[in-house]
Amino acid sequence: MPADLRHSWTDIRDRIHGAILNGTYRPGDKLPRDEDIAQQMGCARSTVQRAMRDLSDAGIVERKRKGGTQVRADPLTRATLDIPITRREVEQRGSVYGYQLLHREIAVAPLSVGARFARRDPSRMLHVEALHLADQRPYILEDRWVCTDTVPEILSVDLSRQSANEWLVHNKPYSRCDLRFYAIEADARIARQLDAAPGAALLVMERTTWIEDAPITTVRAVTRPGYQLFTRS
Amino acid sequence: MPADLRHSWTDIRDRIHGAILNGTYRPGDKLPRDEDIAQQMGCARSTVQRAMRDLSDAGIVERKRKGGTQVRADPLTRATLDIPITRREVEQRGSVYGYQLLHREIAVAPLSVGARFARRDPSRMLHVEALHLADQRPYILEDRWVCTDTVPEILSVDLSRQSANEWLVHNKPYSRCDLRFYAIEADARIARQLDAAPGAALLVMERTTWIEDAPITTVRAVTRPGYQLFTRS
DNA sequence: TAGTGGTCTAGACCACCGG
DNA sequence: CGGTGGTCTAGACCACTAT
Repeated sequence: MPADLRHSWTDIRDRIHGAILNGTYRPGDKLPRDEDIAQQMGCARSTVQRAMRDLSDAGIVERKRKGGTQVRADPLTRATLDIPITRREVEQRGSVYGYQLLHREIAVAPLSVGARFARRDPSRMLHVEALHLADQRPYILEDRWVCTDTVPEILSVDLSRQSANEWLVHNKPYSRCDLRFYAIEADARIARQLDAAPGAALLVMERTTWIEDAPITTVRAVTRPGYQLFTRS
Repeated sequence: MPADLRHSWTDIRDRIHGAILNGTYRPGDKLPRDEDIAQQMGCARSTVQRAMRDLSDAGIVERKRKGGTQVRADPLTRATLDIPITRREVEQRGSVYGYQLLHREIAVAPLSVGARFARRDPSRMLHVEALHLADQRPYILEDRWVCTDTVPEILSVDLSRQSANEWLVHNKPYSRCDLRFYAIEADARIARQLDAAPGAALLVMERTTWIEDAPITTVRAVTRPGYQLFTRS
């Protein structure tokens, strides 16, 4: 057994990662099989396996049965985003959270909304517009459609007191979620509601959720000017 | 042993997740200890452990030694972003990739750039501006600063043929990466270079990387109008 | 088909932390 | 201090796939 006696999977991982960082193994290179690494490092194969899974999850190496392990030939940046419910996000900034229901109706969803659910047939849904506030100032403007077939209970919730965001997250967990981000120019209406200059560039988060193939809701959240999205550190 | 004979960790995970989805356990609720779940489901404790780690990584449950496992009281959306190098992103869209070096100089980095590295002392760095093209049309405009103390080799690379993006990713892997996203309005210069309307809303990706506390590079990538960022499905 | 990573087990011990 | 999750091991078997 080598002199180096550190056997924890994080140590193994760091040693392998180190060998990649210092150029011992370069993008596309093949690494030894787990068994050999285990023997060389003096640990069990399952410990190497644990380390390798971490590197694989991080997108640093690629593993294939029979094919072995290789350093990703096309390196990529993989990052994790945590998006809390808006109330909590505001409170964690140290601000006072506020909420305002702007509009509520039952309506036939436009095709653009149906498309987010990958559905062609338009259907009646609950349409809600609401404003989230931080320290009395507009923070996020949300435009939401809720599928009343999947979530009929939403119809009896008083959305003037509690945001649909909050009610759903505590009462209707989802099993799948699509996210997309892009930028828009504030039109006159959005500018007024977000207290922004007309034409201001705003970051938009679009989120659509399902439970087992059944659509739950889709939201377009327009953020206030200057809003930034960070990755989890 | 119970009649249900499915023992794989994904099955165990799905059964636990299912119990959360159907409301058996609600946000904040405590789950049984691993040992009990293992016995109830007829598998080894380490299999439950594997399933729980997955749910924990996904942000669905929280686990603490002695404290046990509970459904996250404040549910959040956790998503993973994969950001490939730009050439590959363009090619995967089925477009032809092009690249153009706009500007290259050695200069003292402005304070705003130093701040991204959490450094107060300004220093001389390599400053590069470049344009990535898809099918001959502007795709991403990048404004990059490379730390020549950490990566002196960059000075001898011909950046008119190969983007710094590409060279770095294949030659200088990083150990830490910060990402942020926001929207800006195109000023006259950006509008011209990206072939966008002045004032157009553009999504910006800012990325800063280190290797073991040593700064490597920081980039501000301004995307063309209409660019969208998706989560990994 | 053979070689590699992936899973599962049973058991031991460790590390953290709530009571 | 005791209870819980986290790790590590050795070994067996499985599943995918390159050759």
